[in-house]
Amino acid sequence: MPGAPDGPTRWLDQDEMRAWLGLLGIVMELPQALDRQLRAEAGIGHAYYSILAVLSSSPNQESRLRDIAALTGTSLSRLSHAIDALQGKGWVLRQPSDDARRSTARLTPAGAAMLERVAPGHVSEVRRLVFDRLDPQDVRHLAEISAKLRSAGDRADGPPP
Amino acid sequence: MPGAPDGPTRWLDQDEMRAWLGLLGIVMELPQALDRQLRAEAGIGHAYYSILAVLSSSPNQESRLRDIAALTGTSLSRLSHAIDALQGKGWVLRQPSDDARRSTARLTPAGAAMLERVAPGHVSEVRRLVFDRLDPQDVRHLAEISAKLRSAGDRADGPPP
DNA sequence: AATATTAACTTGAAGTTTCAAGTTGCTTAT
DNA sequence: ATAAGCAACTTGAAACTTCAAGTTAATATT
Repeated sequence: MPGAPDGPTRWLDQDEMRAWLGLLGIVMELPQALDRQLRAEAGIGHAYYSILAVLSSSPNQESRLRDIAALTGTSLSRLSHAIDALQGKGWVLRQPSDDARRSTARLTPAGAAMLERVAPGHVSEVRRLVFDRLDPQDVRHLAEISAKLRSAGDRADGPPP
Repeated sequence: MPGAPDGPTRWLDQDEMRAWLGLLGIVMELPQALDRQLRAEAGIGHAYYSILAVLSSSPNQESRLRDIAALTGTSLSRLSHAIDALQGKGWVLRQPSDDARRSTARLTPAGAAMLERVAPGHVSEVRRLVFDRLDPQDVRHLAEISAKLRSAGDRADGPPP
């Protein structure tokens, strides 16, 4: 009995429904907006951009795939495909990992250069879409709420109990 | 000069960064969690589910594609492909629109039946992921914030200036 | 009354993500 | 020391989304 709640279904009340539709709106439209801007500037979407951003602030501009996956919230499979694509563009390189089994990804100079080029535009887009519309209180509330929702879904690849 | 901000880049401060990373986390993980549950119960993701949900609460269980697109926040192209798929599953039917050019989509009895079957599980998942973790104040804040962010990105298909 | 424009889609190809099924090289227990 | 088990990926196919380029029918222009 997978999805059946115990008692009779408790539907969303009016306040909850307003919040839910609002949240859904954000969750559908924000990524699209970010993707549009980045794709116009850099030719990649936000998911790929995040990968580069993570690498860029990693110790040696490099990191193990598992770690990137954890930080960006994607599955290893998705990451692996993404690294293929980014490598094709010359922005990332796979490296036969120093430590153990399998590889590490490293940001190339070209990748770092392109990040430097588009980061300012990206930040200003984030301001335009989000922070220009919120006052400091909203920002605090948003941080609190998102902390409470964190780890909402359990991993896509993660271990089954 | 597409993405270049006017002055020197104004990066995110610490509070903004916390809120931004939190928001990104939500925006990446919530859809995945919703998709997983719905795909297990119904064999479709949340985007497709929303289409059926919109139809189900429309006047004649039917609606013009443009209206569905507006309500679900997707492009017409995406919708058109989605309707193909949903029609293939027997949950939706295209109808040569009564009024003007092109079609309307209508929920089939099978579609309505499956919605009734999975809706309770879906709502309880939404509670588990979101509302069980928030108090009434958070819910109000969330509604306020999402209202402020609304219409953040301008349409994907929309008219260029 | 032609013609141009626009709105509402449809279509196909290319790119991205998911899912299931491999590999491969550490660990750990036997 | 050897076999099981596991962790960290890789791979390929199918599903989904985006993008650019059509259609087609209403509407507005001349």
